[in-house]
Amino acid sequence: MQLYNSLSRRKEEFIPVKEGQAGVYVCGPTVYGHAHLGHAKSYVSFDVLVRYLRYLGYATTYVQNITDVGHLTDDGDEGDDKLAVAAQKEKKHPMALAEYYTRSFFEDMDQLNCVRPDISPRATGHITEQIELIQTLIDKGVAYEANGSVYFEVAKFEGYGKLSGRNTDEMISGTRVEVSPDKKSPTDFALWKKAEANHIMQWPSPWGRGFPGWHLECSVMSMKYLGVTIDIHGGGLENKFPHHECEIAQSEAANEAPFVKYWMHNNMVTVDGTKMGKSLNNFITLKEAFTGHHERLTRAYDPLAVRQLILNSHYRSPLDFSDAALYAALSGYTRITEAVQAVRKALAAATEGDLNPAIQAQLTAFKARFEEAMNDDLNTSVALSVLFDQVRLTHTLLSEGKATQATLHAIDDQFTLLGGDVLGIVKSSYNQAGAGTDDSLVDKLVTLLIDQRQHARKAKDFATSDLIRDKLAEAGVELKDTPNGTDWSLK
RNA sequence: GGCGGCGUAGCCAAGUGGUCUAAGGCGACGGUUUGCAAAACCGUUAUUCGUCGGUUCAAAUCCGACCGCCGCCUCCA
Repeated sequence: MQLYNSLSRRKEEFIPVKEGQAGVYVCGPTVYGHAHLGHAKSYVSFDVLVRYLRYLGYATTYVQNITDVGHLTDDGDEGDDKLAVAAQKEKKHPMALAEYYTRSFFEDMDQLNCVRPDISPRATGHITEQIELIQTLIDKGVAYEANGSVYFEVAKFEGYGKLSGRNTDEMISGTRVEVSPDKKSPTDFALWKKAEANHIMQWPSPWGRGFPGWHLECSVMSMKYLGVTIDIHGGGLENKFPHHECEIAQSEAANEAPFVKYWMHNNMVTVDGTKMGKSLNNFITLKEAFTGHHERLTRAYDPLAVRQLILNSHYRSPLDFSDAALYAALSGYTRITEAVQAVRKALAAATEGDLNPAIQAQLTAFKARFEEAMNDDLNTSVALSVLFDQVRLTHTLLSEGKATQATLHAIDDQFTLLGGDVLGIVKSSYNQAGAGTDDSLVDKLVTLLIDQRQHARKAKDFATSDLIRDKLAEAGVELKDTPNGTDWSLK
C-alpha cells in the first residue's frame, strides 16, 4: 500500500517497523465542546485507514488520545487552558466537563461507525510519564527550567521545521504574539507550565506545581503504547505546525530515534465555501447534522450519509460541507443501502444452485479495482465508485430473478466486506422496515393500510389507493410497489 | 508579510505526461417498466480541465505569469 508521507512529501510504500504489525497514533480531540464536522472528516479518514490496514492483515494497534489538559487558547504558550476556560463558563469541574464531552465524542464517532481506538489515553492520566520525559529532556540539555516553567530549546534540536518546512529565523520574524520573558528564544515551547494558585488543574513536579504543555502528551502516550518509533501518526493539517513539529523535537531529542515513519495529514473542512469558525455562525456540530437543528441544514442527515460525503472525496483534499452536498451524499448512500437490502431480501427466497461464474468474475474484478484504489493512498472516492458499479450489477441481476443463493451470497459478502468492513457504510443488518422502527404498532397499522390499498387497487379504485399512498407519504411513510408486494419505509 | 494547498460539467468529486473526445455520485431531461407513481434499468448531460503563454511527438497532468479561492503562522480536527 502506498501512503502519502507528509514528511517526505510523496507517496511511499507502507513498510511497518515490525512485519505484519501496524501502530497508528492519531491526535484526538480536545474535549471542551461537542465534535463537529471537522472532527468527522479527520476521524472517519483515519478510521478507514485503520480498517484497511486490518483488511490487509496487519495486526493494527490504534491509539487516539483524549486531550483533557494543557491545550491552551493561545499557542504562544500564554493563553489559558481551553478546558479550564470552558469549565468556568459551564460552571463545572474541568474533569466533569472533559468526561461529558468525551462521552459525547464517542457517541458521535459510534454514530459515524468509526471503530473505537484500542486505547484512548487521557493526558491527565499520564502526568507522571510527562514529567519523566521533561526530566529526560532537561538531563540531555535540550530543555531548561525558568521561573517554574520548563521550555524546550528549539535551537538545540537540528531537525526542527522538517515537517512543516519552516525555518526558525522566519518564525522569529513572523512572531505575532508577545513572547514570554522566560523563554530564551521565541520559538521555544512550553513542556511544563507553572500554575497560578487559582488554576484547578495542577500537579506537583520537580519544578513546582503546574501542568503539562499540550504537545507533550502525544509524545508520551504514543511512546508508551506504540514504542519509540511508530508507524503512522495522523492528524489534521492545522496541527502540522506547531503541534507535530514540537512532538518530533521532544520525542527525537529524548529517544535519539526517529519518532514517526509515516506522517499523515487530512485536509480541512469548510462550510458553504468558507472556513468553519465559531464566530461565523457556520459551525456545525455532528449532533446538529444528525438532527438537522441548524439554520444551514434543511433536514436531519443519517450519520452514514455524512460518512459517505467524507469518503466521496480524498482525505487530503479540502471538503466543503453544504446542505446540497450532504443531500447528494444521502441519496447515494440510500442507493447503496437499498441495493444491499434487496440482495438480502432476495437471498431468503432464492433457489439453490451454483455460483454464477460470470458474476463471480465481475465481483473479483470489482474487488481488484477497489484494492487498487485503496492501495493508492486510500482513494476512497474511486473505491466508492466500485461499490456503485456493484450496485448496478446487483439490480440488473435481481431484475432477472434467476440468481441462485450462492450468487447472492457472494454479492452480499462482498458488499459486507468492502462496503462494510473497509468503508463502514454498509451495515451487517438493517431494521425490517427499511428506514426503521421497532414500534410494532406502527408496523401493524401501516400493514393494515397497505392491505386496504391493495383491495382498492384490485377493484381498480385508484382514487382510493392513491389517496392512501399520498396520506401515508404526508405522514412520512413511503410506499413502493414491487412484483412481490408493497414495501414501505419511513422517510 | 512568511509557508502550504486548491481552481475539472448545474452541484459534489476522481484522474496529475499518451489507454482522457476526462471515473463515480447527485440533479436534470428522454426511454423501458408501472393503473399512475416510487424504485430499478437504458440513454443524454465537459472535444474539455481558472486565464494567458511556454516545454514536449504528446499536457487536465510539467514550467512561468496572472486571476480567484482556501488553510497554517492566533482560536479550530
